[in-house]
Parts: sequence; structure tokens; C-alpha cells
Amino acid sequence: MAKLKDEIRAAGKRMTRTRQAVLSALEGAKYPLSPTELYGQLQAQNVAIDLVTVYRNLTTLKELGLVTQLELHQEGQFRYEIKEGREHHHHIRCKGCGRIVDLLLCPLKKLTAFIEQETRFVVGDHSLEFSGWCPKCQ
Amino acid sequence: MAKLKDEIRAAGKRMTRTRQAVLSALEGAKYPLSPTELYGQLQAQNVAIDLVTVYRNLTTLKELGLVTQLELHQEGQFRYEIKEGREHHHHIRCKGCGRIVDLLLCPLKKLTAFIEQETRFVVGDHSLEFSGWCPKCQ
DNA sequence: TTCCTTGCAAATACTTTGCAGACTG
DNA sequence: CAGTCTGCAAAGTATTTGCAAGGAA
Repeated sequence: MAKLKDEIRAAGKRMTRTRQAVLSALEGAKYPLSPTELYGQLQAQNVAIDLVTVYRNLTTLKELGLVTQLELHQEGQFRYEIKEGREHHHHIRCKGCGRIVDLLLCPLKKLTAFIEQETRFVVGDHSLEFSGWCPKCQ
Repeated sequence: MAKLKDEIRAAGKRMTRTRQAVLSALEGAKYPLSPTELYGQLQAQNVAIDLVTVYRNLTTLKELGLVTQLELHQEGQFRYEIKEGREHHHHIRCKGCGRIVDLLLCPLKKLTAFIEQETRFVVGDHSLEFSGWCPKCQ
């Protein structure tokens, strides 16, 4: 967390009580959290924070490159994951129970080079998310 | 279009004036349209239709499997494409001007089998969307 | 002390729902 | 005619913005 604080400070931002709380919720999360879920977790821990503050902190942390913003397949909302200590990866979400599982892989390096060549775009980012039915919901 | 009408009828639905209009907007589109964009196009053609009706038709057509619903990378809204006569494919969107280009490829068949084996999920669908900078915006 | 950050209220964007009348087959 | 579909109004959900007070360094 000290390292994160340094990065935040280096960007001219501050490490506040609520920012700290948002970061540790993300650090403890087993899957990417929506702003509302994160807010609910903090409520449950009696952390005083406003939903708006959750949104603002997530936006700031995303801009600093400390968290990843993602959209799961056809879910229609954003979720956030901490980057620190985690490899680039993707997810699958169960259409039955909503469970989200990490997929510790990314097959897209070669494909990205190919796309840049074909389209002359400079590829910045990508999203790759799966949905399906988990063992319990099949 | 006759074929589409048959599929709609077979599902107990009807081919109405507005549904027709939504379908032909999608057929003519060079990239996946958001409900608002589609609505705007029909307005411009003096087609009388309500935004709500656009939404309802898109939902129905998605349920019938005639259109694909997708979310571009970090765009935060849904877009729709007609399936008829088009191969499964993905997209790249310019972070500068918003231009959307089809990528006529999908590298995920093998990966899907691998994921099913690893996670024991039955994979239903996936989304794969890129963003970057187009030649003009670089 | 500076100016970043927060809470609260309100606004905005996207999408869905309720209902009575209109239209399709 | 039966049942689907539509427009209009309103509600619901996700997210952003304005502003004055509070807090970090």
C-alpha cells in the first residue's frame, strides 16, 4: 500500500481515508467489483463513505492506471479490479448465478500485431469477456 | 427481408411498420448502432417511431436471435448489429473520433474449448472488442 | 495554507415498465 | 377478433456534476 500511496502522491493526489478504503476493498476482492458492490462492502464494514465518492475514487484510480475498468459480457455496467500484483487476464461470468471467474490467460498478442497491420490503427486496449453456465447452473 | 419476416412470424411475432424500419436501419448500417443512433437515423428519414419502440424492437430481435447485442470497449452502452448475411466478427473503436471498424476475424474457437476444460463452464458467448487510435487520430 | 477531496443534492444518460389505444394476421 | 405492438408518461438504474465544507501534506 505504501507503493500505491507514492504513486498517488506523485500524480499530485492524496491518500485519503476513503481512497484507502476503496483500495483495500479492491485488494481483497476475488472478482472485479461494481461501484455499488464496493459501496455495499464498505457499508457492511461501517466505513463512512458516499456512493459518489466511490465513483470518484474509482475514476481517479483508473486515470492513474492503478485499477482496470472493465465490462463483463452483456452486463451493462462497469467493474473495477486492482492492477497491483496481478497479471493481465480476462473473465467468464455465469448467466445463471452471476459468478465471475478469472481466466488467467490472454491469447491476443499476435492478434494485436495483426490488427495493427490490417487496420493501421494503433491498438490501445481490448476487452475479452466470456459468459456461459457454471458447473452448478448447468 | 421475407426470410426475416418468416422467422418473426414463426416466433408468434409480427412484422410491423416500425420493426421493418428498425431492421432496415440495421441492414444498412456500416457499424453497430446504439438505440439512440438508430432512432436518430429514422428521425432523419421522417419515420415516425418512439425511442421506446426502438428499444423494444431491438430487445425482441435480440431474443429471436436476429440481431447481436454488443458493448464496445469501455463505451458503456449497448449497440446492435444484424446477423443475417454476416459472419461472426469483432470490432475496434477509435478513442479519438469514435469510428468503429469491423475486424473480420475471431481467434477464439480453440480458446473456448480450453476454457470449458479448465473451468467446467459451458461457454455460451464472448465479447472481444478493441480500442485504439485510427490513422487520422494518431 | 493550498488545493485536493468529500458529502449531499441534483442532474444526466441509458434502459425498462404501465397502460390504453392501434394495428397485424 | 385475438393477441401483439405502439406512443406517451413515468419509473428505474448507472453515472456525473455543482458547490460549500472538510482534510491531507
